[in-house]
Order: sequence, then C-alpha cells, then structure tokens
Amino acid sequence: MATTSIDKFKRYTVTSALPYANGPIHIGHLAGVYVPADIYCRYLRLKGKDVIFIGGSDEHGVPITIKARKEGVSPQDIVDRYHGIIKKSFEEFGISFDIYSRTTNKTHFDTASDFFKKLYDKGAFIEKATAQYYDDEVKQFLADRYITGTCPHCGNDGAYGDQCEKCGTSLNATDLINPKSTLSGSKPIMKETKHWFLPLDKYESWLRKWILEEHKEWKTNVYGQCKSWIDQGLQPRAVSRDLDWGVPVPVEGAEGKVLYVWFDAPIGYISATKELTKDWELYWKDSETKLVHFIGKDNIVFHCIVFPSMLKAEGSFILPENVPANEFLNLEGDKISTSRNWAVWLHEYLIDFPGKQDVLRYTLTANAPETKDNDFTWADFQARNNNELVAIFGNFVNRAMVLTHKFFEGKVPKLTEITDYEKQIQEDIVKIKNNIEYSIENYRFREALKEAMDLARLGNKYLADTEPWKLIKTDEARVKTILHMSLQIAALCTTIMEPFIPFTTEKLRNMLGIEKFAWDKIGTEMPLVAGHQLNQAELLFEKIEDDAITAQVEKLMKSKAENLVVASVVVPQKPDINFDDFTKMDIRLGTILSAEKVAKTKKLMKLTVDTGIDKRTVVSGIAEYYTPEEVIGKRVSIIANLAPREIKGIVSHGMILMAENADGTLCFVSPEKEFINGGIVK
RNA sequence: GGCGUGGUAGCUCAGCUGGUUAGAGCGCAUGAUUCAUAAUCAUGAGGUCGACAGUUCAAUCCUGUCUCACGCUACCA
Repeated sequence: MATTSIDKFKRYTVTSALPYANGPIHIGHLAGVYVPADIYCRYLRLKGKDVIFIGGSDEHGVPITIKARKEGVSPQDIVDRYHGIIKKSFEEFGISFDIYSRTTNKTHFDTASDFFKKLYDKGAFIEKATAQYYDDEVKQFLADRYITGTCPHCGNDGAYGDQCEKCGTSLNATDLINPKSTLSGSKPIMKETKHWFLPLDKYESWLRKWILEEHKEWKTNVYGQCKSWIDQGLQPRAVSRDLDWGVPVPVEGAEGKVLYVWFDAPIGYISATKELTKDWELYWKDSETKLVHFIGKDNIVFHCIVFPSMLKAEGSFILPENVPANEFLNLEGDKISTSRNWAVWLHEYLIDFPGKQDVLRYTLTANAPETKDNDFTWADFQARNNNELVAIFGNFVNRAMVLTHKFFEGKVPKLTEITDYEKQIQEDIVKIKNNIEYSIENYRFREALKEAMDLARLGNKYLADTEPWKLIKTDEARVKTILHMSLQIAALCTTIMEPFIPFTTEKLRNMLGIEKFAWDKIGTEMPLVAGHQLNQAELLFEKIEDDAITAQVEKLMKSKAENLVVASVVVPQKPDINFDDFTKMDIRLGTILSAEKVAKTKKLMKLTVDTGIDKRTVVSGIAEYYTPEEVIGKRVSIIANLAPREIKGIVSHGMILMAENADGTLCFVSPEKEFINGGIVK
C-alpha cells in the first residue's frame, strides 16, 4: 500500500543489515540491501532531509570462531581482515554510509551491555537452565558447531552439532552419534547451564496490533512472513550463549557467557549512531524520526519481530516505520553461494571493472529482486550498459554537448522563443520528478530508475523531433532554444540520476561545470544560465565488449568445474574398527512388502520389510528419491539389530542400508542374485 | 508436511477495491535519420495472464484443487 508520508518526519534513521564479517560482499548483498538503501538515502539528502545512513560489520557469533580456529588465528584477526575488505569495497562502490562501524568496538560493547542490563533490571527476561554439551577438558560449554560426530542420517563422520554438510540436514547436537568436542577431541558430557530468554510470546498481542493492523503497507512478503510467525505462536528466544567471543553477559554468575549474536547485532545500529553523533537519541527516541531497516528476506523475523520486541521491552526507543526486505538475487541461474564460490565479489568487480561502479549499480537496481528472486547474468549486465546507459543516457548527453560545441563554442545558448514543445517538456519534467518521488518513497527503486531514464529518453526524442543539425542552416534562433532546453535536461539529469548512478552524475556536473542542484528546485528553476561555458564533452559510459563478459563467465565456469571436483571427492576412510565391532552388526537381506509416505514429513517413508526373521516396520528417509510404488518389491539390506527408535510416532526396527552418490542422492544396496530373505550380509 | 511469497510477451517487470483492444523497458522486424559511442526516432510482430474446476451477466484480478520456484519451519535409524 503506497503512501507519501515523507513530510511527516523531521529526520530519518536508515539502517542496512550488518554484513557478517566472515567473508567479502557480493552482488546479492548489494542488490538486496545496500544499493536500495543507498538510493533511498541519497534521495533524501538531495531533498535536504536530515538523514543518517548506518552500516557496520557483524563480528560476533560462532562461525567466526570456527573460521579462526581452522586458520589458526584469533577471531579478531578474522574480523579485522573482512571488516577491512568490506569497508573498503563499500567506500569504493559509493555506498554513502554516514558511518560504517563494527560490533567489536568499545562503544558497541557498552551499548549492548547496557541494553541487556536495562532489560534484565526490568525483569524482561526469563531465566532457564538447560542441559548442554560441555567439554570437561577445556572447561567450556560447546556451541553446536563445536561438536562433530556421525550424522544419524547419512553416516557422514564429520557432521556438526547443528547441521550435516554432507547431506544438508539440520541436526540437534544430541542427535549425533559419537559426539566429539572439536576443542579437545574428548567426548563431551551433558551439563546444566543457565540462560536468559526473551519471552516473545508476551509480545504477541502487541506485535499483532502493531504489524498486522498498523502496518498493512509493508511489502507483502514481509507482512505475510510476520503474520505467519505471529499466527504460529511465538516462543521465548535465548539471548545468551556459552561462548568466549562476544559481548559478555553483564550480570553476576554469567562468566563464560556472551550475548547471542542476533541480540547483539541489531543493537549495533544504535552503537554506530552513538559513535556518529552525540545527538544519537534524536535518531532513536524521537517520535518525529522515521526508522527504516533495509534487509534481505532471511532477516525478516529478526527485524520485524525480535528487534522491535527488544526495543519495546526497553521502552524508550522508536520502532521501525518500515522494513523493506528484498528477495534473493541468483547468479547465472544458480543460487549465490559463498562456499561454492558462486558469486560476483564486489572487491573483485572493482578491480575487473575500474570506474564502472555505476554500471553495476544500474544493473542491480534495474534488475533488483524486489518482488521475487531474480537472476543476474553477465549478458544482461552488458546489454544494460550498452543499450541503456551508453545508448540512451550517455548518447543523449553527448549529442547535446557536441552540438553546442559545434554551433555555439560550448556556451549555453540563450532561450529565445518557447513553443508548445518546450512547455510540454517542462510539464513532463515535473511529472517525472513526481513519479520518482512516489516510487522511491514507496521503496520501488526499479520503477524509479526506469522513470529517471525517461528523462534521457525525452531528450533524445526532443532532438530527433526538432533536428537542430538541419535547422541551423535556416533558423539559428530556434536552434538556440532547442540546445538550451537539451542542456537543461542534461543538467537536470545530474540530480534525477544522482541517487542511482552518483559517479556518473558527478562526472556530468564537471562536464557541464555546475554545482549540485537541489531536488526540490526541479520544475521551478533550471540549473544552467545562458552564456555559461561548458567544459569539453567526454563520454559518460563506454561500451563493454564481449571479451570482458566472456572472461567473467569463464571465471564462473571455472568455479563450477572446481566445485564438481570437490563434490566428487570420496569421503575419507573412517578410523579402524575391530572385527568384533563389525560382527556386532546383524545385516540381513530383505524385501520391501509395503511402503507409504509418513504424513507431514518430506523425507520419511514407512516400510514393511520381510527380513526372513520377521516382517517388521522400518522408517527410512528415502521419500525424496523414491516413490512408495516403485519401492515395493525391492530387495534391500537391513541392519536388523539396531535398537528400535520412535520417529514421528512410528517405531522403527532397524535401518535400510543406502548408498549415497556425490550429489547426495540415495540408492538401495541390493543383492545381485535372488538370495533368500534373512540371508546374512557379512 | 505446515506456513509465507511469487509464476503475466524471448528477457526484466506494471496491472488499485473483477468489466482495459492486457501494458512498459530491453531484445526482434520494417521504415526514417545522421548531431551522436552503428548510438537515435517511428511503426510493427510477439501473450488461451502456471493448470483445472467453481462463483459471476462478466475473472489475469474472487474461491477451491493441483503444479513449479524461493524462503521460514518440522522431520531426517
């Protein structure tokens, strides 16, 4: 639901999701969060609004400690490295943060700590003791990621306590067979630990009213997701973790505990503001301030449910007015993936395409995943540059400049007589300006950009229709008017295009020899005066040739090839076992007699198997690879003496042996001849 | 499996509370033009609006079922 409410607010606090400091920035981050946020902020500044644009690195959490351990460096080394890369690439790319901070600095520690303390003192938390794995050798509780073991699903030996990366399933640490601490290698023990929880359930009715009734204008994906969460019923969420990397929990008896990273990270917006200005409270506590969070769709629940609940619990803060979350950007038909190196990295782009920040900004905006996941392709990147930036915008400006230099020595000619055409153009300019305002204020940046380009289109059409290169022979006065208007249009582009392609508009201003022209003057004043001397014409954009694009595509294909190699690497052999260990297993041949999908699951199938010994029920996670029909009658191998276990209310007696392919698909291990059911596999 | 979002021309997308010859940009075709980075301008060809049923005088838009994509979530011996 669109509104134009921009003038209700005196100032704006705009945040963009804090990137996690365990890797560099890629085009998915840019298209989803930083480019739209930057457009919004640049626009507001052009309107003369009081706006602060907040960013920073999220530097806590378990993955960073894991990465540090793997590389044999400290977590601080890791975050220093990536914070540096990220900050530098944002700067070069023209993301106009007023501050780009980080969550490891002192201001943030104090702010997050105080925030927790305040909620603690108010009794906003509940305390709960839970049992968790503990490494007795290093005297430390273990985060899920610090426990490895055998995946109960695929038998992979290197599964983590939260997820098996081999088969992709998410796990609980307690599910792992033979859990092992990665810190000492010892077997962890269960031990009680106390944690603090934010009882989100208590905020449910408030959230329902605040979001579902008062913010129906939020984007449908955001609104729908929130509704889904609230309707499902909210649970208390832990706000602390047993870890030595993060902001310590500031209460007695909390040694070895830190704030959970999702609690700590959004407070980073506030800490960064504190660092930026001593008037920070104006930007966070004044009801005339509009708070807007730019995020990706994976972050909706934190920014719409959890963080607002925290702010509400604290009591003195304003709440976000909007949370424009984008969907995801794919790359050449595949999901962007850091681990598979399937991405276009910003710091590499800046090296490969020097001075072409705006081409990427333009492409990502024109193709932004605002309503659904979108695909970035290098072919599209090239086409948008060559057919739109070069051919429409760059070409128009060049035409106006070249003609003026040719006929009037580069001086802005005088406006003589105005015809209906010029009047029409002035009206169109106002229309374009209004359309862009409406689109940007409603977070429709794709649409806004298209409207901005309409100004250059208008200019091209004007020149084609009036043909000053012909007219110069017969009616110089008219040509003066035409070129005057054309140059004014080009000059107005410096403002209209500024939010989207700021490097280009800067260049254009230099060419025209003018200062920044305020947004609100558009339609009432013109940026150029007659007689003004223009500088030499330069090309605003250059064509991107096929070989540059081919090189990028090849780079990606190389990643893909490398991934295939990695994927087909055979899992290394497990540690030796005794013959005794082996003989303990009773593996038999059997036949599947019946099969049905277990209701409400995706992977589970309930099988009746003739084992020769008996006919028994086995639950197996094969439903993604087989249908019940095709499975009936199949010969299989089954571990018969595996202790029974209840899964989804069905007791499973044994486990069907499955072989796994490189791509994770499964197949049965079947006898090669028609041997009897109950035949021993040895 | 549950929930959410999306499935409209070759591509990227608009289509407000049901009635439009279903639109735009890019691409494509034809014509015009040469001031301009063969860039521009005009015209045109492209769509059973994911599938099937239903409600209605009338459905891209409402309801139901199904299907595909993505996300959240459960499950995973």
